[in-house]
Formats: sequence, structure tokens, C-alpha cells
Amino acid sequence: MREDDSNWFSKWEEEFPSSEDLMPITQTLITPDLAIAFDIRSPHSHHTPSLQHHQQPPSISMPSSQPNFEEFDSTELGGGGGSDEPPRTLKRPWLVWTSHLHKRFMDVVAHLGIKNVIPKTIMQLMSVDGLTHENIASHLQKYRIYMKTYAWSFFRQWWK
DNA sequence: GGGAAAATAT
DNA sequence: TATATTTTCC
Repeated sequence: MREDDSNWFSKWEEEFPSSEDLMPITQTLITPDLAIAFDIRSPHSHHTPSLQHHQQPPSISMPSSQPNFEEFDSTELGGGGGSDEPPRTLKRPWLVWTSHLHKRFMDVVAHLGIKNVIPKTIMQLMSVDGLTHENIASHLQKYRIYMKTYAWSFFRQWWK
């Protein structure tokens, strides 16, 4: 028997501020400006709060050209240590799915339909700079697992 | 390209 | 240790 989480959705609700009225996703694609309006990019901050590098960048002035996804420091292991760093830490920065990103993601999924949702379409609808197909697919996987897990406890009331 | 599982990082 | 995110394989 599972510990029936009476309010499993409550956990998500607290992460999704209801007051955060996001623009309903229509058939039209979301403009990148819209993404900026959220919290994806901080119009006041220099860097993005959503993305966090493994290593804290010193007080270097980031080029304000592309404030979102800057080029990862490839000069890190250019010629310092003799140890060859595995290409593990040389990937893109650790993407943190914030509540806004989650809300956006779910919004797109809801509009597309859970049965017709595909990473490619989601990525296009979200139109968030930096988000790659991999990120969407991975998150979609987690979303499905999460949904499947709690779907049982949700429909359980009808079965019993 | 999409989905699932393994691997890795926090 | 558990969870989140990335990476790899089918």
C-alpha cells in the first residue's frame, strides 16, 4: 500500500504561484521577448538566475551581448593542469528548472495534449533561449514519471 | 527524433 | 541518501 498523498498536487501548487498569471499559450508561438518577461532572463541582473554554473565566476564582467547562455569557459582546462579533464564538466551549465520554467512547460504540455506532446514542439512553443531538445526530453520524462506515479493515487478513489 | 534508463552532479 | 539534471542507448 502506498502512502496516499492526499494532496500531491499541493506540492506542485506551492511551486506554481497562482498569481503568476502567465500569458495563455495560444496557437501562436511565444516570442522570445515573452520569455524574457518572465524570469528566464533577469532584465535587471547581469546573469540569469535560472542557470547556475558549476563554478562561481569571479567578478568578471559578462558580455552583455548574450546574457543568457554564454559560452562555457572552455579555457578552463586550456593549459594549466596536466590532468585531462573529462568532458563531463565541459557541457552546458546545469539547467535549473524553476517554477516559471515548470509552469511554462506544463502550460505548453496542457495546450498540446499529454498524448500529443513531443519535445520538439514543446521546445518551439516555449521558445526559451538556451533550452535544448535534450532538456525538454529529459524533463518530459520526469514529468511523465511524476504523473504516472501520482495518477494511481488520483484514480484510486474511483477504483476502490 | 522520441523514449527510457544509466550516469553524474548537487 | 535522495533528488535533480545530464548523458547515452535503443
